[in-house]
Amino acid sequence: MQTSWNFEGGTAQQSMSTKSKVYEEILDQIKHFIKENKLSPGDRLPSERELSEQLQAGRSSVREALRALELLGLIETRRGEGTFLKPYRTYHTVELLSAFILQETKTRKDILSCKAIVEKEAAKLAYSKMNEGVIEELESVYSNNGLDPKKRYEQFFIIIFKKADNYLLETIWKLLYDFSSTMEETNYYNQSFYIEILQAYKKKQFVSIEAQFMNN
Amino acid sequence: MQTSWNFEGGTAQQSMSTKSKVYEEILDQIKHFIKENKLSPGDRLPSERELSEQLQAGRSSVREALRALELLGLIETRRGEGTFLKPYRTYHTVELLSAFILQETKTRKDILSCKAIVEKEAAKLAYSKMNEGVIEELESVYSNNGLDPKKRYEQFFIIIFKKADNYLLETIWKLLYDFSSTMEETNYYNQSFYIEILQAYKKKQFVSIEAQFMNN
DNA sequence: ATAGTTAAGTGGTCTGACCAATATAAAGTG
DNA sequence: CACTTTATATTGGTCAGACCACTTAACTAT
Repeated sequence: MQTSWNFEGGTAQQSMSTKSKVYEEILDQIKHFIKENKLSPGDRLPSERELSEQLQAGRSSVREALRALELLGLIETRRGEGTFLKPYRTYHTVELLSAFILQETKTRKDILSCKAIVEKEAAKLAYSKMNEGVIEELESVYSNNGLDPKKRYEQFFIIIFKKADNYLLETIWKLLYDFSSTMEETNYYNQSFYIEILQAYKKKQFVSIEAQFMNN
Repeated sequence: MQTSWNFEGGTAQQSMSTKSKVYEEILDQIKHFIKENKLSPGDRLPSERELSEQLQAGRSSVREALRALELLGLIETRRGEGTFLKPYRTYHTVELLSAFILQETKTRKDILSCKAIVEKEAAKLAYSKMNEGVIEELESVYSNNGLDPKKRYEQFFIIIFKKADNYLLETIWKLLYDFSSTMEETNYYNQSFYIEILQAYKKKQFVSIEAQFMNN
């Protein structure tokens, strides 16, 4: 077991910094600690009690700081085991914030419009990386009559987003998709849409992709 | 003083929900409370002690939930006064995140690419609603040499997003903009970009808008 | 009426306690 | 010896109570 954690001296109570709250100060210290000890995802942090002792702060304050890190998706706490660094997931925050944004944006129009935009651009991003294999994949989804319209739509775009190779864009789409699913009277693309998109990919007609998406 | 807060009955301790931690449950309850009582920015929430009593949870657990809300920029706590709802702002979170996230080129690419997409589509959405007054507004921003590149860029697009009339898209943009601001070596559009966009608006050349945005 | 004082309320923090889940070491078992 | 079982220590999760610092409002003295 590791015993000496090599914290930079000084209490968290109140240093000269501008931080008015202890937990904010602790946040910095923990950040510094991670850097100093070169911790990587999966590594364990000192226990709450140890942190509170090393930083000369109450355990509750340490917990508030950890809670913040957890909310940001930077650490993971497992009862009985400890606190661990999580692999960087930049978009966890985006997800969180988006959840709030979407909750307040009741405008159905906005959501559908955004979703169409994202899908269109993904289709365009995927264009340059399109190859025979992927086109066949898309075609098999399209011609699979066992799928209901929603499933077909979903699987079709999942393939496209994978090729588009922009994880953030994909995350945004998923959020919009999930939210739009909860709305009544959701319309999916019709047959001709898929045909035209596939045509554009096959015959390498970049410009015609744009036309397939309705704006607003 | 308000005495009855009208919480949905039940302890926060553990409901049937999947939430394993009390503070997560409290988070939901508080959100529900805000909605139920129609609180708007500036309004005060019940005190920590009152919340802890009403929700039958420890004050520390309530605090962990409040800390989460604070981190998301949804509330503001003022010692001696109370806890207040804040108008939605992303900056706080972004600041915190940027302190932790090591700039990953892959991530940066995604963000910049998404931002360009959103800006482009906003410019296109704004197209149909463009008129003399707005164009003049844009032109005055462009020709204002007192502005540094960043401010010019920001103000230019704020006008465009206003005209684009999609609040969700605008919010996403602000988020991406904040993120990108924390990254070093941020590039802004150059002179010719603004000129071309203005030209497209003035001469009603819709198609040429697209060309002004780089699709890396 | 005004200024100064006091009391109550609120967030911020610490401490100590207990619970629940896990990991580790010790003892038992084949 | 290897394997299971049992006890113990460690860790996160939660609660309760106690201060402190700060703000506000009511009260008092001038």
